[in-house]
Amino acid sequence: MARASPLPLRIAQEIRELIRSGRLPVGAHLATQQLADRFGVSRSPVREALQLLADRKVLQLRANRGFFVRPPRASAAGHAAPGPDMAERSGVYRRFADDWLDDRIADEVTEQFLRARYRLTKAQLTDLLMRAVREGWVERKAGYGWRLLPVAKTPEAFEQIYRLRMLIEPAAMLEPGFRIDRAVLAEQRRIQEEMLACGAAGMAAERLVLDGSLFHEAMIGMTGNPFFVRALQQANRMRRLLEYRARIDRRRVITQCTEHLQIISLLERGELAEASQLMRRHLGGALARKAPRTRR
Amino acid sequence: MARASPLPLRIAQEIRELIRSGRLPVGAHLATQQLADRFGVSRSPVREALQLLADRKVLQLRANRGFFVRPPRASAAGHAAPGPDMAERSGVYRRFADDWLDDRIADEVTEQFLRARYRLTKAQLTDLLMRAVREGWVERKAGYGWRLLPVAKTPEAFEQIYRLRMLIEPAAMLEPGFRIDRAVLAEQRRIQEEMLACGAAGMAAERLVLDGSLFHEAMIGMTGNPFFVRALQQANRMRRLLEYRARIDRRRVITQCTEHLQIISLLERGELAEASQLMRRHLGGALARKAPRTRR
DNA sequence: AATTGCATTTTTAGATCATAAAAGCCAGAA
DNA sequence: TTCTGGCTTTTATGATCTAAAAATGCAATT
Repeated sequence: MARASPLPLRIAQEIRELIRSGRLPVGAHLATQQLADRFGVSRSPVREALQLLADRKVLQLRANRGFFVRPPRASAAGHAAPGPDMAERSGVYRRFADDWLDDRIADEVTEQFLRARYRLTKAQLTDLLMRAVREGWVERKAGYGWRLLPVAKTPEAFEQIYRLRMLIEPAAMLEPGFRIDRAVLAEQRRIQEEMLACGAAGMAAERLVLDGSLFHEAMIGMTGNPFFVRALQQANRMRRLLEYRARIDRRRVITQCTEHLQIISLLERGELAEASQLMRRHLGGALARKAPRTRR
Repeated sequence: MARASPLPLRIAQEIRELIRSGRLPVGAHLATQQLADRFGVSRSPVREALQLLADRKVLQLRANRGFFVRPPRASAAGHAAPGPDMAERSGVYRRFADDWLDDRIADEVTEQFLRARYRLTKAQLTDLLMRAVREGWVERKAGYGWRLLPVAKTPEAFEQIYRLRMLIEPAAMLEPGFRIDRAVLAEQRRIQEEMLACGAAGMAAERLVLDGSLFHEAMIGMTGNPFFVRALQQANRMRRLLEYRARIDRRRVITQCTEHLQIISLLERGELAEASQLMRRHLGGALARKAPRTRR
């Protein structure tokens, strides 16, 4: 298999996910332009991604007609492509954040230091810093160098994030602009039920945490107030960095999914006040279980 | 006067502000290392800044003894250095944001386009994009190019920001971690009184809006919860972009300062619940006056 | 009429080198 | 001792070129 560039690889991974989740059934025709629009890119990288999947026998290529979904092979599971979780796990960003949280790097660093440590080109470094700046734990110094902020290094960080969430999330549901979106609710129900069905067993820890975040962001998204959403996303991204490092309590995941489903049900019935209350209790419960075992 | 690099210029500006506000009295000795520490840079740019101010006769240079604050000259006011407000006003970032808010640029742009339009080098462009990404209205596309998000382009943006503020700010004062910091209160009182004293007349609109933002951020800062602060800062930065474009109602500023001072008084007396309520009313009042004249 | 498959154009990444700027060091003055 | 003032080292920027990757246009195919 030829060394592929990152964008086609990412797209290939996403297409696989679409197939796995059944949103692209066996035999479906994958139109290049359609997929390109969906991912917000041009046809070139999509074509490469499709070619890649054809090489791996996930798709079938018919000359002049395009690519079609093949029936899944048992062996395909064994292939175990890196996947997005894996990518995130081993990514430079994760290592950088971990190094900082574990005090392996100083609180002021030069670009050269980072480039050398993580073997990065200038553009890659810019990407890394841009992301960390967006997430709020890195800022540029006045002269040379970057400052790493200790926001998430304190033992209280977890609690502080939850206090913000407990304020915003229940309130969001009571905002006048809150509009129930049944499509979103159905999608989230599907995800939560799937997670519950496999008992959180076969799933990567990253996936569990991420899906949880996405559930909450989807709920807040229905306020139609992008500033609420941003505030939450920001806190959540930071929380994920912390959460990945903690051991996931898989029994807790069951409770969590159940509560998520209850919230969905309440919203579907339009009982906003009840949903808001349950959301507050849900977050309070999570906080109570996590606060005791403070990390670091 | 020699063409100076930006960092020394910025530092010179800040030192001027320190002198103007009386925090550096006439005759004071400016130790390079001390100032360097204060601004988080090395002595090199500080030295240049001091040299610059000595050239402009703001400071006196005594050989081998360093720089000293001179008595202010009436003529100095006429000099009218650009100042930070002016810098912000005419800055590329402002132009970029304005162009986007006024629909002068498309919602997807390439780096080349931006470099050509604003005459930027690669590093300057990176800075510009980094800032806009941090503020939350620009994001990278999957392939080439950047996407500009319409968060602040809708007529509701103002109201949405205020709804978030009305949720967070009063709640922050009731958080268990909220600790009154008398030094901060005194500083804010000084600023607000100064603003009130000159009747908001001689001050740049930018300054008025910025000081208002800083007051609110200082209040929230006392929660000790950096995630509250970040959520607010983010919303405020976006708000400033919108606010600068609107005509400032200078009578409104008087009311605002008065209310700010009342909040400070309540906090100084430890009446948190009252302060929190007043804060909510204060924000509600501001929203009520602004919402009617929706822009765009 | 839509879509593929390929060719062409545009855009960005990476590498290198010269230069500017900031950081850091140290002797000597106060 | 502390601090300045000059000096050296380190770090980042800007310009340029080449290669890689993505976007786009178009004839051929279904």
